[in-house]
Amino acid sequence: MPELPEVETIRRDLTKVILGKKITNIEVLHKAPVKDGVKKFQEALKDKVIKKIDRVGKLMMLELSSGNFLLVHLKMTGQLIYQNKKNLIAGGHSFSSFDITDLPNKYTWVIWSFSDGSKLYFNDMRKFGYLKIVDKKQKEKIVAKYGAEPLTKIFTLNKFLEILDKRNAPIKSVLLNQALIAGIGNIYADEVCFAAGVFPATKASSLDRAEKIKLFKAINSILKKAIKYKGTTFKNYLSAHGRKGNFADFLQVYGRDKEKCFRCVQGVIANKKIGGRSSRYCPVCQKVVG
DNA sequence: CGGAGTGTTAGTCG
DNA sequence: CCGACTAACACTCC
Repeated sequence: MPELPEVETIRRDLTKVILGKKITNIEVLHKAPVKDGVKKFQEALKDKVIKKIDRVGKLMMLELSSGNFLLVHLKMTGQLIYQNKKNLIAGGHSFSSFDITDLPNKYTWVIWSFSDGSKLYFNDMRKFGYLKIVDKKQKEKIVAKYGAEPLTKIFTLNKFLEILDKRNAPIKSVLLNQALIAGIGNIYADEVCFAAGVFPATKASSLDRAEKIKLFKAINSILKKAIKYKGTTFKNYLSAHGRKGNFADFLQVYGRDKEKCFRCVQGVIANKKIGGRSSRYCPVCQKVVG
């Protein structure tokens, strides 16, 4: 579910509330997402203080006082939700699957307790997400596999042009390729192509310079705006405070299948598989090349 | 009611 | 190296 703006929102939220806190207890309700073996995982976290929270692409990295890192990948449906003591809800029955006022729920797999009584819940309906403890070297190796991080000084226009160079895959697939550009997922890839007026199946290498510049600008402006609005909640993304993101109000193509294009007011938003992923675009104003 | 589709990505195969 | 395709899982939608 969460892409760069959503993970960044969670990172910022969590930084405000758990930095400097000591983990006193680690409850593993389901071992599937825990990649280290439950006992090892708990030992690595017990009595450690959260020193810093970083992010690369859609991966969150919590630095521990031991010098190790807790990696958290939310994949499609993962959630990290923080609850402090005064808001703690006494256990009871579950309402809907995503009712965060009643944690833990049936998709809560791990609960961390902090010394001040607050708790952090890892929920993941589809169990694709993972939690992994790594040392600094292993962390750096994983970070090195990621491509350029948008909204940082690494991600310059020249870098972007270089990434697109000689790529015969559809531009959308390039945008989604985490080893080339970190953090863009299906929603933002479609939104970026729309904003740039580029048909998402166009081969990256066959785009002209003006289109590439438009794409570069769209990546920066859309991700920045999405972070400002705390991400997009389409189904089950929630911030660390259990709140929805508001960028859904600004989506131009995602979730607008068969609706009229906001820009040309002629086209009807189409949905076609491109690079194996459902892709929304306006067949009228997203230029088809070649 | 059954099958297709879902915001991710690691792994396989050609 | 590159790109296409699939599985992992549980739920919703048509």
